[in-house]
Amino acid sequence: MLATKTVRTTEDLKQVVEDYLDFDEFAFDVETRTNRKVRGLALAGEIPKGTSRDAEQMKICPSCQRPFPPRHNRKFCTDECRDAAGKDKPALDPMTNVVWSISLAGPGRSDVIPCGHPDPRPQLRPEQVFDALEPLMFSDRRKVNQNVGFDLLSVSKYYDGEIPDPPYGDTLVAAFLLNENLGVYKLGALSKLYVGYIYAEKLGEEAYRVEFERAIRYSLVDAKMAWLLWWKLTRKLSKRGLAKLRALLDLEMEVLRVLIHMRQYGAYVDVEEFRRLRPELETRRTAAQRQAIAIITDRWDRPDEINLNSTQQLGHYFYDVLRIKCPKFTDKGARSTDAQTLRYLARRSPAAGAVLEYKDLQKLLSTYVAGYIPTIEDDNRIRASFNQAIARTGRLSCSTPNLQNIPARYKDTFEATMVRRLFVAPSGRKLIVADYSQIELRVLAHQCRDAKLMYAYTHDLDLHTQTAALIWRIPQTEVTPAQRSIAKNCNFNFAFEGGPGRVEEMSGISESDAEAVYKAWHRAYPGVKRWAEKVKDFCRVQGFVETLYGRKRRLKDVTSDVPKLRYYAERQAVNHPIQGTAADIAKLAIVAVHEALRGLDAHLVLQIHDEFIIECDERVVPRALPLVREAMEDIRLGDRPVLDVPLVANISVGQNWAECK
DNA sequence: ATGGGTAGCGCG
DNA sequence: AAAGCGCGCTACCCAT
Repeated sequence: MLATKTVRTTEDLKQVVEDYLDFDEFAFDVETRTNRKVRGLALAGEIPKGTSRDAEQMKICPSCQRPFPPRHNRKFCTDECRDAAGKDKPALDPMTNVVWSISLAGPGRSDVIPCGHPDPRPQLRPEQVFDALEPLMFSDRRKVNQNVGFDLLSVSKYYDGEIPDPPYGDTLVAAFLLNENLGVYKLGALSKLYVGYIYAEKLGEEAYRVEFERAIRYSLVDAKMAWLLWWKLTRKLSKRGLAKLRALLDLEMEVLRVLIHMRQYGAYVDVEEFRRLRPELETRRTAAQRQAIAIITDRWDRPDEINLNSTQQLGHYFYDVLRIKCPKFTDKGARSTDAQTLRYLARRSPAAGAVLEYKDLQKLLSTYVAGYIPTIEDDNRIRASFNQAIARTGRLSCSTPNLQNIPARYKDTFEATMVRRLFVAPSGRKLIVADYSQIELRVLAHQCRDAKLMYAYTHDLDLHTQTAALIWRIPQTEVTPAQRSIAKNCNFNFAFEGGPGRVEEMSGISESDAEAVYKAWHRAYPGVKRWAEKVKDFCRVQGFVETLYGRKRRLKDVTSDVPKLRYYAERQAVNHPIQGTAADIAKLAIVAVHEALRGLDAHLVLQIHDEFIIECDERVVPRALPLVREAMEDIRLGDRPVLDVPLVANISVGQNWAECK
């Protein structure tokens, strides 16, 4: 049984700190309550005050402060405003929350320090507590918890923004490395699985509102569980044969440091421009909407006008009303109304083209412009959450908001990079954008050791041109841009178990041509298919595949009797060593870049898989550039470069994200 | 009202 | 036999 104690005096607290300094590692958990103000959503430069006699008939939208006619009993002027208001509910944000209890756990003991629970009995103040804990927090002892980044950021507010010193230990990340297929990685689930402890209750934020004894018991249990879990998980990872996974955990904990820094720093945006863009896009969206509805209404057979966001209603219109034969079905058997289908339908009905235009604008507006505005903090920065334990290949994921899927490509209907243009460097500063050149194909070349694939990279050739030359058996100098483009699609599809169908669709070539280039591609690079089959065989025997750094992916379905499941698992098996190794390299790189920039006014703000975005003082740029390149290109495994082909980084500098390319 | 499932689509 | 994989978000739709 662990000795537990409730700390109420500075003397006791001093003793606790002294005791825990004896440990190499300890768990700590904070309980917090929210303290975030609702962000202002008002549009820049617009005065909500009514100026005419109509004013009193107008309602003011509580979200954007624009006046609007009070029709349909609506509270907000637009759907975007309604959603923005919903999104703006204060949540548990580690940058602004308030700590009301902190608990510690180490070998054989655990302690809880209440410091702001609304109970009348005497408690220490948070400032006293964190003052006393400083030697412990800023020591070389490992700080452990489930999702420890949250606690580190919560605590940093009490140390002028300084994050407690590494090393860190995250039970979530450790559990994910050990088994990436659990699905649920909450502390309760992990405790049950690895410690055999079943939580009596899960309070979460509610803990603040329950009675004192119950609240601090809850606070204590979390730290205790995190400690026991960390002990159990690291013991498992210390077993023979798991040295690589253990090393990956160390890497992940280094990555965590960088992610916390990125979160704390935030990505700066031009908020004025965001606010200006929104009504502009709304106008264009509404115009496109009206145009599409005008066409459709002629023959529309339902009382309400069509909702263009409803796949069901669109399907009804094109396939029942217009009686067009449906060319494509969804996985669940519904008649498809996706962009590809609409492009086909556009040949038979002008409505389809109008719907396409509407959908483009609606997507841009709802997800990236109106969707982002309520996430912009008062200092014009967006602080997204980068997660280490989501993607089973080891990639980072990004949420609230997701900054890893911002439009980058030009489309026919409008200029798609407009959102990237809003990610700017403040005045006197620059953005450095550094991305790996074809990292996944380079990893593939290394892994499959196909002679011609490796040749292209070791001799610094243009791979797509070489591929075109090999497919059509012509000299590289005679390759046309059209051929190169098809070859490029081939490289990005066939390399990962893609079939001819995708290249047919992407390149707009005939089925027989696609079949021909498919065969020619695999004739040109025979090592790829050979390697893929080898990987599948390995997975069938071992039940898993792994990256060069040992990140495992268990795929039980490779031996399934259901063909659909089996083929899917096989493609995952082939994909994992490529995407996963690239992800491992990117994680080594993000740590290396962060280290290289230490001491400079240059800070990582975003990672988009193979791309790093750094905000820095413009005077620092010349010093930072070579450091970033060196950090990214010199990635090693043991005492050798990780790949037998070079890693190449493209680096550019600009005032906004879009202009860096 | 809230939650899960589905469709669709943005990125690397 | 059929053929990328990895994510997160918005919106709809139907259930409770």
